[in-house]
Amino acid sequence: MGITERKEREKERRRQDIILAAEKVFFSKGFDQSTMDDVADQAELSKGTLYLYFKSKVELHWEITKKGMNRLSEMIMKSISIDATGLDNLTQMGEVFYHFSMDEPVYFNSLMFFEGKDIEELTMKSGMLESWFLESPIKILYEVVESGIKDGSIRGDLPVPAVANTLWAQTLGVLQVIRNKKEVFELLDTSGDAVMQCHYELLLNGVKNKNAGS
Amino acid sequence: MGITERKEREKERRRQDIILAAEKVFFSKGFDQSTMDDVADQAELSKGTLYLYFKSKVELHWEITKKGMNRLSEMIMKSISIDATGLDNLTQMGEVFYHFSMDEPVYFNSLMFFEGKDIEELTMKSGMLESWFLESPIKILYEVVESGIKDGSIRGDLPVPAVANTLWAQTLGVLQVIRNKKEVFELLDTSGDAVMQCHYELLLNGVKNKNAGS
DNA sequence: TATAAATTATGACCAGTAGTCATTAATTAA
DNA sequence: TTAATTAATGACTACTGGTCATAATTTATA
Repeated sequence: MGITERKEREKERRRQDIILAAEKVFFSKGFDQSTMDDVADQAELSKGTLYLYFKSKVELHWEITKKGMNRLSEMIMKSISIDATGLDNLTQMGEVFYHFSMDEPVYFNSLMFFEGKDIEELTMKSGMLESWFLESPIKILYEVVESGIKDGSIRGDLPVPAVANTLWAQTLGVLQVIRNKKEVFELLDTSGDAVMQCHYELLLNGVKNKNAGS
Repeated sequence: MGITERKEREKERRRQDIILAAEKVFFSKGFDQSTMDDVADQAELSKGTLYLYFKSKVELHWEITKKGMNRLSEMIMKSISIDATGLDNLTQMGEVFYHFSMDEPVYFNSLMFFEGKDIEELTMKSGMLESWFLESPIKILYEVVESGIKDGSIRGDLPVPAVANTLWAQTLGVLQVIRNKKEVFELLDTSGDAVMQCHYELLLNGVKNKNAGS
């Protein structure tokens, strides 16, 4: 009796097709400018059908954000090394994140969209809360910070979760400002690159273990 | 011939009345949930009239954000001291900003709304770009950082504008995450307070001049 | 004061869009 | 072959930011 299974597969496949269509649309017009009718056209389905597979436009958006987070996580994993110190890996992560924000602006925008929303609000519209942490690259940060404390390159006097979340939040803030305020930086006698540079200088200087024997 | 002047005054007064009405509505329902009809009702005017005084809903929102920024700037100015070191004043500023985000959530949300938008996009909808820097508390940061470098409490090897914008951006990021991810922090074994604490610890450690004679 | 001109206010209306639901089509079971 | 179940449709609703022809009010002119 493989009919149920086949139907299950077809359903999942259709779901993925819709996500791909949505991605195409969002990438070409941006999330706010894209309508569900656009997505329906692209998917060659009626709008009503979309709502059989997704509760809301936001849930569809969330699916794309998860893909972006996974891609970012992969890029980060590739860039860090088990042999390097935690502090060095932190530097690598920052580098990768910066490039990600530049090279994959739509994924990055998706990510920022959700970081800028109250999780509680969103949870109502789709069951996201549990999956949030699982998808977020922040869990890699936990491990990198922890390993950095172990190998002595990162100061160990602060709790790992607080440090990881702080670094994540600070970096998001900087990338957000760089993205949105490019045009203003000229008036302010600086530039996105300079701010990014400065951010990493302060950050690394802030977390590194000063007593470390090199 | 004081008629023109009187009319001018009345026009400005009406403008202010509308802003106050909008503030009331936004404070009670949040910006996204508030409609221009709500504001019109509250102001006891027709919706069309609102558009004689403001180009768009966003422009009205911007007016309220300016009030919030001014209030924050005042609070900061009160908290810093010409006698204190730049580093100490930085600490004060952070303290005040944190309280502001907690005590005036609607003003804070307004501020975050605009920090999260591309300035260029917004500039089209209302002439905000020039006024942005004038209103933003970031200009106080410039001065505090500069004074800290002069008095030797803050490291002087980085350009002031980059440092000021970095600190601003990092802090915004942290406050934003704390606001939106409160509910998640429990799952992550930390708390908003701990993250805030950690942020300031790292930040101050990052910018302080290590060669300073106490 | 009466009338014309200019200013200010109105609210019905429009356009755009997320989401719904009664109806239809396709698939599976009997 | 027919009934029952499942999937898909698209016309429709509700909502809302913004507009504009019309009306009310105020000021200037004769």
